[in-house]
Amino acid sequence: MKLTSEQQEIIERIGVFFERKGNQPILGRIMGLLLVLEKAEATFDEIQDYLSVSKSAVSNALTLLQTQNKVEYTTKPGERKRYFRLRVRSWRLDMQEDLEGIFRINVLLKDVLAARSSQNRDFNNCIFEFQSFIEFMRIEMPKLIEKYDQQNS
Amino acid sequence: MKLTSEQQEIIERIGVFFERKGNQPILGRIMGLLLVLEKAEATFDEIQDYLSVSKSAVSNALTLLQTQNKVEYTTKPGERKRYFRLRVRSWRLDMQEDLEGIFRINVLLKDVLAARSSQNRDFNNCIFEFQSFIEFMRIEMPKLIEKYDQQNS
DNA sequence: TTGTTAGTTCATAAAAAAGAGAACTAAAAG
DNA sequence: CTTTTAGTTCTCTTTTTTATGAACTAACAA
Repeated sequence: MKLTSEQQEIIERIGVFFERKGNQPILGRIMGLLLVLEKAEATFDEIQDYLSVSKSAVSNALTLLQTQNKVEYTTKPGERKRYFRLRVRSWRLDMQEDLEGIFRINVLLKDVLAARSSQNRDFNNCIFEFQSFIEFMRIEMPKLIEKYDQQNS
Repeated sequence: MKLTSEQQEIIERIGVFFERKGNQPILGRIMGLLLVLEKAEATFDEIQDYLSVSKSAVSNALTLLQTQNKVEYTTKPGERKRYFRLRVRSWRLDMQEDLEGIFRINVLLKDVLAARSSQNRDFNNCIFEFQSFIEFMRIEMPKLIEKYDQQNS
C-alpha cells in the first residue's frame, strides 16, 4: 500500500509541528502516519515501509512515543505482530502540560524578582506586571477547561 | 563585576527554559543575564565577560534576539558602546504567539479530518472532539486576556 | 532442536548545530 | 589621514543529533 501525496504532505507538516516542539523528526512523522492511515494503526514494518526508515529508528521512536504515552499497541489473536496506534485520548492532558510549560516562566520570574534589589523600580515593576499576567492566565485556564467540559456533558 | 552564585543559577535555569523552546543556549543565557543584572542592561563586552563566550557568539546571539524583538539597545551621549536590554513590554505578545503555536495543531487536525474517509468513525470522532476542544480554547483565550486587561485598568 | 519472525541494542556514519578565533569593517577620536 | 574602538563576518573545530545496518534476543513454530 502506498500513501497519496496528500497524505504524505500532511505527514510532513505534522512532522514539522512535533519537531519544533523539540522531538526528533521521525517521532512526528510516525504520529502523522497514524493520523492519516484509514485504519489508524500500523505494524512495525508497515511504519518502516511507509516512512522508509531503518528498523532501529522505528524501534527507538516507538519506544519513546510509548514512554511519552503518545502511542500504544494491541496484538491480534494468533498473530505475533504488534499494531501501533495513537493514544488520542491523552492529548488533552498533553496540551495542558504544554500550556503549563509556557506558564512555567512564571516561577523563574518570581525567583528573578526575589533575587533583585529594589533599586531599579521601573524594571522590577515591568517584570512583576508580566508575571501577574501569567499568574492570572494560569489560574483561569483550568476554569476555562471546566467550562468546556460542562458545556459538553 | 562578578555575578553571585544565585544570579548564575537563575541565568542557567532561564537559559534552559529558552533552550527548550528551540533557541540556542546562548540566547537564553543572555536573556537571563539581562534579567538578573541590577541595571537590567549590559554592553557587548560585559555580556562577553559575564558569560565568558566569544565575540562572534555574542554578536550572532544579539542579532537574533533583536530580530526576535526580545532585545533592543540604547546608546549614551559621547559613548560609542551600545547598551543592550530586554524588551519586556513585548513579552505578553510573545506569550500569546507561543499559545497560538500550541493551538496550531488545530489546523493540522482539520486537514487530517478532511483527508480521511468516513470509514473509521470512532477514530474520526476522537480527533474531532480534540479539535473542538482546541477551537474552544482558541476562541476563549483572547476573551480571557481582555478580562485581565479590564481588571487592571 | 532448529528455524523463523518481530523487535531491540550497539557501534558507528552522516549531518546539523553551536561556538571559537582571526580577519575584517565602519565610525568616531585624535 | 591614522588610530582606536565596537561590533560583524567568515572559516573551521567541536559537539550533538539523527539515523543506519549488523549483530543479537526472545518467543513461538515446525
